[in-house]
Amino acid sequence: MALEANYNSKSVEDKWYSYWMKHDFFHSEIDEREPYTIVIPPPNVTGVLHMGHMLNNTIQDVLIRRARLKGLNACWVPGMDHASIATEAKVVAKLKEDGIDKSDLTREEFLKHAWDWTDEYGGVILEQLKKLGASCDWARTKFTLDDNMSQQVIKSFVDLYNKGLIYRGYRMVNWDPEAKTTLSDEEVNYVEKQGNFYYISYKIQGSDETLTIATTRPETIFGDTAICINPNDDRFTHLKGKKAIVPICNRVVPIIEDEYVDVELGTGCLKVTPAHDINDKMLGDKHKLEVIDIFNEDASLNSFGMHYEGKDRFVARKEVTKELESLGVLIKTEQHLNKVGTSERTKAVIEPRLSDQWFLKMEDLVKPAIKAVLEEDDVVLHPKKFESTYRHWLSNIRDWNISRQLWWGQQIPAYFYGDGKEDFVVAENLEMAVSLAKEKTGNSDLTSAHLKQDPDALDTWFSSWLWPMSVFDGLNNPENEEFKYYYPTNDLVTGPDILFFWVARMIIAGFEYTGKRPFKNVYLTGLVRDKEGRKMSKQLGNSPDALKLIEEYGAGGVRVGLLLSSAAGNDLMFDEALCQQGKAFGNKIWNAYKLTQLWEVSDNIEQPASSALAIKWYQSKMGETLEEMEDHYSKYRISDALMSTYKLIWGDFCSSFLEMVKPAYGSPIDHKTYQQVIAIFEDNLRIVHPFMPFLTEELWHEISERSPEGALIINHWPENKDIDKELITDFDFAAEVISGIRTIRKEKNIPMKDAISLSVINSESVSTETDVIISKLGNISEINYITEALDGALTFRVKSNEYFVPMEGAINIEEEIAKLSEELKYTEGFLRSVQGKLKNEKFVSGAPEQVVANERKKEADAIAKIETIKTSLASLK
RNA sequence: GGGCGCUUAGCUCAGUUGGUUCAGAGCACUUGGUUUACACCCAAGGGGUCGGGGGUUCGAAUCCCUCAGCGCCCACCA
Repeated sequence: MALEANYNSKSVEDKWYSYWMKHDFFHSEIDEREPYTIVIPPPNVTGVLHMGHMLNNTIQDVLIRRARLKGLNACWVPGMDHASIATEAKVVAKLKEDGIDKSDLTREEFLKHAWDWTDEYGGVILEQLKKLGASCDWARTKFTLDDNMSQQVIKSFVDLYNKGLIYRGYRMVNWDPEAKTTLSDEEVNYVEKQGNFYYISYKIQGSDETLTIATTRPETIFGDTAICINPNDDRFTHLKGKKAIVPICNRVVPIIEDEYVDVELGTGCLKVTPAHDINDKMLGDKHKLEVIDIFNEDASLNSFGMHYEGKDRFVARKEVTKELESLGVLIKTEQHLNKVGTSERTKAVIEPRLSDQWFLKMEDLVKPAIKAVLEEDDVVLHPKKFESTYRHWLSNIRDWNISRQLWWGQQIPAYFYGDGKEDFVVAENLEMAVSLAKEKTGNSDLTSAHLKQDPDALDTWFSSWLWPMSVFDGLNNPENEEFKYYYPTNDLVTGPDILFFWVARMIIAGFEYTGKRPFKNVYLTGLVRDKEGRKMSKQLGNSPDALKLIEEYGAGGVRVGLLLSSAAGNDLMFDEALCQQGKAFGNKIWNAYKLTQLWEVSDNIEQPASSALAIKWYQSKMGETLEEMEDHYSKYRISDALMSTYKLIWGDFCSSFLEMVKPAYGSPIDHKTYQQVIAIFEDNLRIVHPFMPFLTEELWHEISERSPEGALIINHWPENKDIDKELITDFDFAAEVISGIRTIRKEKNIPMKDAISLSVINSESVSTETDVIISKLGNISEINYITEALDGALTFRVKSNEYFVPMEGAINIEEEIAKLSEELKYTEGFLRSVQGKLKNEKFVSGAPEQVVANERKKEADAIAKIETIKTSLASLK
């Protein structure tokens, strides 16, 4: 059947994806082969495919497909993350639309809604990944909130608690008043905001004196429990031991001294609000100050806010300012740029808040993770530069707040039997909790009815940090065969933005639970930006619709487009033109195949010498490229591996090789050459397959009818080739000669179809083997070897070889002389610089022999070339 | 404030230990092409004092110092 004029991705992609699925080619089972495992960075269940996912998953698919071709037992485990904050926020919003308030629901009711939402809207992203061609082992799909997965999370919590690593603490945490939950430090972004410095004067008790403090948050004066001055600050020495009166609420607070206060900043006088500022909390602890929390959960003021009770903090700020002004205690306001912590998810301004939370001690846990990456290269980050960031974070790590005031997630397995701080037990389930509680209290009458489970859920990352283990049930059952076979995994591909959230923590968990790394290599991709370098975001609307791109350019086009300029760790400036380039590449391959199918194949002709030689050359060339690719892949330079392939196929195969073996118009091709070309084409498909899986599978089956066992996806990587370096050098030389001929043809308007003759003074003693190629690609009727310059001919030089194209009459003597003079001048200049170097005693004695020998060769070449040019000039004149 | 990194052709980037193949690639650009696979094409070509300055060296894109610009991470000031 005749092939379509151009490659049409639409009619091909779905077909082959179903075919691969139908034959279970993505599925991996334990066998005698070496495993190659990747666990997907589980996208949020709320997620929709965006450019970052496409890049990330394309890279994973390239790695997994290549591993499959290399004969490894490739297993790519897909899944999703329950993303507690993001999902809960979505569900709350959805309920609100339906007129339901979360606070009116019980936990069970809410969770029912959340699961309904998940079933209905969640997981689209996995379907979208299929469009991209992702060859995940779908039978292994996991969700971090699956029973089995949750069980493992709970188990690890109990385990870490029993090891004394998890504790409960009353700490200052980052409070998101919108989501009404705690955030980890990593989930807080500091954003520059224009604010004010308010200068407020406080009366000194028992005197007419006042002192002025500067604050950015006047509404927090209700929580003031001290004024702090620097003991070394002479301006305030007289206030030592006195008390100040807080305006509006007229609270009398002590004036304390601490060197923490910066004399330069503000007025050198600080109001201390231990409940609402981390540093103030530190001062409060040190000086045993009272702690007054003035906010409700939603950051509106509580009763301590007096007549501002119930008002939002920002509203209160304005109104308090007004009142202070009317009281005459607001001295002035100044503009002040400061960085405000905001929630990564809800964008709400974070409120530092004291509360009971669960923490994981990190200090000892991180030790093996530091060693593995920084000392032993047991886990390798690509690119290496991220190791310093990694070191910095791990060596300054703080305890991890793992509790969240949410319902969507694993509920903390702590069961309270009383109101005391220590009146709880930690157990895997209620039943075990009861027996533990009985033991702890000595009260044998205690029943489950007396126990109340902590309402909070665990941080999402507290489940995903187990991911490489939990997907293989490694915590429930560490001795299971699959876990032993697939773990540790090989490569992890993810963005540097979650290096701490996730990557580092997986390494920590891996060592804690298995004593082994969770993966060998971490490939950190860059951010996908638009071509102006801006981050892609919904607000800017600069993020292209991933599925539309696939529709327009084909999955292969998009994959190639994304990979073309994405060095590991570097941001990628995405431009649709790259997809166009990717699509064009696919089309090029398609048409190359089409060409071979237009040939008439004959058994009755011998293989021409040119074809035999061309085949030998291309094999060498491919062998060279295979080595190059191997090197690139080993360094995770996927973009470079693709570029090597691209140049080999487009340049060497299409532009050179096919032209060399192409039969003359109207003539058939010999059977042997045809067979060899097809075999070579198959090798090409093998190396392109990881990048363009659909197109290559399509052509693979176009070449011949194949059984499912013969499908390309499970075929094999090309074998190593014998590389004839000399032949490659000879062809490079020949290419320059051909280029010279083409230039002359172009300059003199000699059509390609008119054969011309060529004479050469072979000073370089170049092999004549490639003459057949030169003749064919230059349409040369004959090549004559001569020793004397030819009169009345156009000339060009390659190294010190001189070539003549006889062209009586068509030669413009003046032009030729000018051209030659120019070349002479340049070569003489070049010779002077080389000789300058060689005359330098220090160079000759100091530089390595090889370098000096090379300069001498350059000198000799230049002298020879100057000779030939001079001879030519003389003959022209 | 602390740390890391970047600056090479119009754009996106390679350039491993200083010296053959070092000034490169892809794209874009210019010019010329309906040769019967592909105009999503072919051929030829132009283009950079390697951010500025200084230093080490026989020799520097590469090593050192300095200045300028940009990016990221961490901490954070009331």
